Amino acid sequence: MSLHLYDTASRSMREFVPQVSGTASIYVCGATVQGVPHIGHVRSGLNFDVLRRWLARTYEDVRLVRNVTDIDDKILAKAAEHGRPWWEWAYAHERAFEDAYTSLGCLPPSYAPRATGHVTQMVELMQRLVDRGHAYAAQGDVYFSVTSFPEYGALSGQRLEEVHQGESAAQGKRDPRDFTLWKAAKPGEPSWPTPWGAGRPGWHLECSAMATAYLGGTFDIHGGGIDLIFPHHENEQAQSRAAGDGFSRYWMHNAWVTLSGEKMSKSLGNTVSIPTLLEQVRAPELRYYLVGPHYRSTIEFSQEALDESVSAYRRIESFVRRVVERTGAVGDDGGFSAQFVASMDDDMGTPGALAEIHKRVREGNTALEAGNDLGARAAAESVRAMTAVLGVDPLRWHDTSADGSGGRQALATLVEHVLEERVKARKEKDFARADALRDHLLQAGIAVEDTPDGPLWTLKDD
RNA sequence: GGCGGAGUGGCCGAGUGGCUUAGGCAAGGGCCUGCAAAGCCCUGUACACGGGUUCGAUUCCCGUCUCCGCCUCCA
Repeated sequence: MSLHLYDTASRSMREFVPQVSGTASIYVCGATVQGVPHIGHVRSGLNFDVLRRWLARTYEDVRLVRNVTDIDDKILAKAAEHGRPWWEWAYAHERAFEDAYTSLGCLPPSYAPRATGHVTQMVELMQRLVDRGHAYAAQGDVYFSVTSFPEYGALSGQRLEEVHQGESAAQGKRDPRDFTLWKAAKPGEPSWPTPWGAGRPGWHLECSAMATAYLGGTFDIHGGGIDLIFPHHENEQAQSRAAGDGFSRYWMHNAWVTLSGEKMSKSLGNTVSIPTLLEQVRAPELRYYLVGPHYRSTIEFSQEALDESVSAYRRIESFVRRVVERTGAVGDDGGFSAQFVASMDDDMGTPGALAEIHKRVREGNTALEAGNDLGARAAAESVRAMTAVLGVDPLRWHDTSADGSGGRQALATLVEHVLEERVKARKEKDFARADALRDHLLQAGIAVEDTPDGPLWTLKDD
């Protein structure tokens, strides 16, 4: 079976066939940089990072564009509230999002365009829409005429009669269901010149402009959170298609991270921030937690479930480390098992993929137990390859965190010295001393395990 | 009101018309171990409720209950 993805627009599983063979293009709705990221935001980034990694296995060239919406009502309001320039506010939060993505191991996107840098493309798009009779200007605002586009509502399954844009009633609208492409400048607000007067972008326009600027009029996959289906993505699709572009061929939407049954949101104030969590668990552990459930299933955030992910991830990690300890460096180019591939091809079935990884870990542990080093190495290489697809390859994370700093080296030297003492004590059956040494290390946050190959130490929470 | 999603074993979380007790975590037993940890083997409890279709349904259909999301800024 080849890769099949659930397409929101058709509400069905569709085989993924890229527009251009050998290439896959993805546009992900990134952040409106008005506040700090929480784990819900990051889940979206993570899900599409995994998709991208999986696509990269098949397609030579995978392009992922993740936008930054750095101008909108909320940004202006929040910045004003804090007495800061809007651009400083936006940029500070853009960096916070970048840091969150990076710290959780998201590969950098091919490009991360900012809305404010693409006004030219927006004006051009609006001009096309006006020329074709799908948009009109009124008192400096520019609106999209929903009734001019028969397909409107197709993506989200909304009926035109039932639609409310939720935008404040604007006097210039010919129809209350029309949505705003461009907002006339208000005193004290940033603005850019256009043929219809100075102003700033409405919410939806920037994504259409940027997606087509970098991925072309028609591209493969458009992703984002499930809440964006309406109105955001509906409107993006409407304005792009009405302008004559094919726009996205597949639509993918990830589900929420909820807290106490409610979605996490800034307005509810029930968010869990990334830096806070990373004080408690390591990055790959958090990533494992967020990437493990299927992307279309809601994650009800809980401490217990997070702790379980930590244990599960460490099981994989300690297996790989044991193999390295016993047999030397392990590559990451082992094969994927057929079941792993089948799971991933089935709409990114990460749960099935993880089950397969654990199966290989168990086989590898068994081989280790039996002294079958070759078998253990093969399993470890395969585990590395498969975990890498999910972005949780233990050695990759280990390497980056260990980064060969002098402090790390010094620590290793000291710990190994103590371990030698302990080995000596154990040989002499002086178990009291051996245990005391182990306890001492544990107090310093260093766990020691005895294996047939000698003691193995781990720095906890590094 | 319109549109959509979900209710699975102690917990998290997949999945399927029977043949498949996913996987993880936790629990119990065993092996290993000076001890501990890790690992390996074995074990248990399940598909919200009520109907229907079927030789057979957790999986399909209908209804009920409960929960959640979008339609307002939102990943």
